[in-house]
Amino acid sequence: MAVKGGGRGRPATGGSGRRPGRRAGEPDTRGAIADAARKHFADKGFAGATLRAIAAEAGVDAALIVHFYGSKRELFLAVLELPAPAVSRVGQALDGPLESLPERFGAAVASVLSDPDLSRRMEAMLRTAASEPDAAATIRAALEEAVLRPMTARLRELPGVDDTEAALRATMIGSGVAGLLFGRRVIGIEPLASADPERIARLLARAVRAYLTPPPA
Amino acid sequence: MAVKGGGRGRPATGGSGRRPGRRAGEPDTRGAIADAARKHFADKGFAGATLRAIAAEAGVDAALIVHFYGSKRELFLAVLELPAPAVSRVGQALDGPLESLPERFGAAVASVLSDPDLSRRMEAMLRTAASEPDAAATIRAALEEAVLRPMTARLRELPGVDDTEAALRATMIGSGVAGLLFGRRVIGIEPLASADPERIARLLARAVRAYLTPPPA
DNA sequence: CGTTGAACTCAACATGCGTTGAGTTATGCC
DNA sequence: GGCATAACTCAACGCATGTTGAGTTCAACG
Repeated sequence: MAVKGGGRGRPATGGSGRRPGRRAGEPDTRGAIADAARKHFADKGFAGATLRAIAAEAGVDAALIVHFYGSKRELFLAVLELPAPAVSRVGQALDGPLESLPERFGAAVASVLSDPDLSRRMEAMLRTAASEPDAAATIRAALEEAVLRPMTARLRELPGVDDTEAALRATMIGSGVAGLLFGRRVIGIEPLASADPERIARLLARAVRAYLTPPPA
Repeated sequence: MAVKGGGRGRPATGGSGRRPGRRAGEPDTRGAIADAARKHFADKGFAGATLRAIAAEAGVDAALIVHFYGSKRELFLAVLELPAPAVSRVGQALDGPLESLPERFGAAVASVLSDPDLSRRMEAMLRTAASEPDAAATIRAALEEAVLRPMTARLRELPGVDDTEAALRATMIGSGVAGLLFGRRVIGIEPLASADPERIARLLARAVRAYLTPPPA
């Protein structure tokens, strides 16, 4: 029989820990908590997710999460971020000759869609943003800095396109990508949901090209 | 002092009721509950909304909601629907000559964006869909029937565009509109959030036109 | 006027929540 | 070995939630 009171049931696996109290050999607990938290917040929203469920999935007690993060809200904020690789990949596609920008942009988006982890986390942010203004603000800031601002700059190169027109076009393109993710992963609309990313990329490039044309006189 | 027990504090305003127990003159209570419910579910998700808060906003007791709808979940399902005028307006824009379809489509979307009530309810559905699969399914079904199917049919008229290509393009356009709403109302990204709907319509028409071109050989 | 039935409120319930505080186990350092 | 420290669990708290049942008011109908 287990004695009354604390401790963990699992025997320590030995090996060399790095900090006092830190168990060794096991995948790090904080990371497991963060992963579980992202998943639950995305699936059910901030209010719908429970510390107990997150803790269970991470294989710990709910009190440990509070011990680490302070509160449910602080856990939420700590876990809240757009996956940097996705954002930078798309942002970098803006560099290079303007005439092939649509294809590079489409390819970058396709590469995110093809990456299960990246697209899962982008989906999580979209879902979370829908019910949590903090998440919406995070997306807004990251997108503005890494994608929309440079894209606006590139669109300014077009004749007859002023600042506001360029910025509006950039947000149209950006929201189109958001809609793509939303339709594919949240609504799950066919054939978009199971279409080959390369094929989506080709179509997306067409739409982007439409925004690269100077306005009619 | 109020006597112990039920009844309503507000004196009946007279007038002619239609059913027993039905108060007269006042805006109908069920509608007020439904409105409040839609708002709260959209703002905070299913789990985040509370019957008490909805009831307070509708000016009734939480128990009355259960009396009317049976349970929180049934209230949610009862209140869940895409605003028909928005969907049909966009769907009808598909009729007419193919060459001016992009402009009609853009104008229809703009008219929804310009209508505060319609766009508020579309936004509510998007937000709700993000955390509730039932809402996502509702959107999917309504969109498929009223917009995507007819749009696929129109795209089939293009030379070299088969069924699957037409359906994929249709969902790309549809998800673009969803992204537009999401970016404008949920993320609140500027200048998209405060741009003139007419101007958005003109840009959207360009993108739609890009999907009306036959694929390159 | 008396009965009926629906609209509606109130108080209470059980449940599950986030959070707390005390206690246990393991590690690194002296 | 002993001390400090961090990871971690357990039991319990107060609180808000969805739901229930009993009770009240009021319009309509005979």
